[in-house]
Amino acid sequence: MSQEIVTRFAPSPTGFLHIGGARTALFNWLLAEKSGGKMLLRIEDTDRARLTQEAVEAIVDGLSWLGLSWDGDPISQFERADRHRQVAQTLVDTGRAYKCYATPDELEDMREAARAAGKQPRYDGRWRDRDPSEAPVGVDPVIRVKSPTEGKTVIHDRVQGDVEFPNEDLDDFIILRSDGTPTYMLAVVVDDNDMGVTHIVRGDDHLTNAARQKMLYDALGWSEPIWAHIPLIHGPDGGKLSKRHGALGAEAYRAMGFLPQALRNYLVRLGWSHGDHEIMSLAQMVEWFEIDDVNKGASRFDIQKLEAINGHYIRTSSDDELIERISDILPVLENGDTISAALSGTKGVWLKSALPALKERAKTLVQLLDGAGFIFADRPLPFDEKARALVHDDEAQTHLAVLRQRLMETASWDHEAIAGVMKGYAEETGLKMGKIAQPVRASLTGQGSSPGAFDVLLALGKEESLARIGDQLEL
RNA sequence: GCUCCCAUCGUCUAGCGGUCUAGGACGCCGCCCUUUCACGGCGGAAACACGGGUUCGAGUCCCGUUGGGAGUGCCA
Repeated sequence: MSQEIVTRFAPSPTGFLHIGGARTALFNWLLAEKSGGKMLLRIEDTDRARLTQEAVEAIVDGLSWLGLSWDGDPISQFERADRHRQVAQTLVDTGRAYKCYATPDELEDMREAARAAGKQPRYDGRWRDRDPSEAPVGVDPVIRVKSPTEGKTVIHDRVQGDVEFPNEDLDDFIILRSDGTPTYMLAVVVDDNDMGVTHIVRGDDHLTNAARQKMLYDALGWSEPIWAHIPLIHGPDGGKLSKRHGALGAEAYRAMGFLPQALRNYLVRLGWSHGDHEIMSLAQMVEWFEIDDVNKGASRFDIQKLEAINGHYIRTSSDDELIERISDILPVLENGDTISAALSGTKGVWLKSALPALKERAKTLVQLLDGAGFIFADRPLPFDEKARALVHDDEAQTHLAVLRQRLMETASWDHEAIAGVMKGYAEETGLKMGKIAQPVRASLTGQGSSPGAFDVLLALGKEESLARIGDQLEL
């Protein structure tokens, strides 16, 4: 009868689900999912009553988009303040915490002094053993924990291994602010305990916090959870993830045309792997994932690899799913309205028939839509330079005229018939297929680089195809 | 400054003392396929940060150096 695994994802409501958070959530989800346990969602809004509904929504939407579900309603840490206060009081009552009346200025001086002495900046414990009767009047105290002054605290971490911290560097940190609100350090411990969290999987920027939190667990007589501090994701330059790349929210990646399964697949391979498997389904991730296998080193965000994986998923997605995903992001795209309107009519049919050819050459849905520009553009088509050169050439004009005439006469409009016409003409003239197919393709799309002529001819249908070729004939 | 963590191709990684003249993927280069662009196929360049140990034997274990990163708040 093993205990059920309970993990939690506890983001602060910053307004979006950034890439690092998304991976943390994914790992938490995977760990819970694979054991049949649950993942809880808690919003760390201790300090920010200004927490906005939109911020929570952005997180919830991001997780949902990525296909990561959680159990129960999101829990607001802020709303549990009473319980946090109560626990803080218990700590004071049992002598494991005390009131401190030190002023901000005093604190600043302490830090200065410590730094000057080459020591870890820390509170000196000046109110630790003082009698409450010495308290200055009119000053609201904070509550600090009494942490051990000697020995060391060791965290047995599933990813980082055993990590030791000298207790003398862990000072009596604040658990309740002078205004009576709990600090993060207290709130996490109380909430994780109350929520029955068994495994804490979070970024390794919290590793030092784990030591402080363990002290709280000890002081409270609670058993500590299993820790797993996963490495952070860095920017391409090895530094902090900047706005330019990964610090964007999940919704930004969605708007850029990334598929959720692609982002998921990319993220899971950052810091974790299963042999040489690059592409894996959700089911495989669940089956293969082991928190102990997570690497300790940070990894860099590489958008090119993300794009490569996304391209793979676009290619292997069904046309229907692609249409659905495209519709999903249309509202947030610049020309989305136009495309959206066009989609319901003939152009929607064209898009669908051209999809097999289109998806071979797109790394993102946005690129796919760009490539499909010839479908949505009104005639006469806007031509790019390369297409213009291909079509507006005496020789090409001659071929186009003949080809158009012959295509017009073909009874059936299928691949075989079209190919027959083109190949027949190529043989007659002794020209290479490319020489005659390229102008056709260009006249149909207005693009120098686009799907092959057959594909486009088929996708647009006979009438539209002939009209487009006609538009380009300088007769 | 102090505490802690990390270190294999440019990037993500495999490697858990001998099978490593270090494997895969992205990117890059070349060739093939081809109707352009892609897709696909084939091939190539490309790494164990450095220095000491331990060991018969080290990418794999230990120490140091260097280089990254995190923490050091009445933020989370």
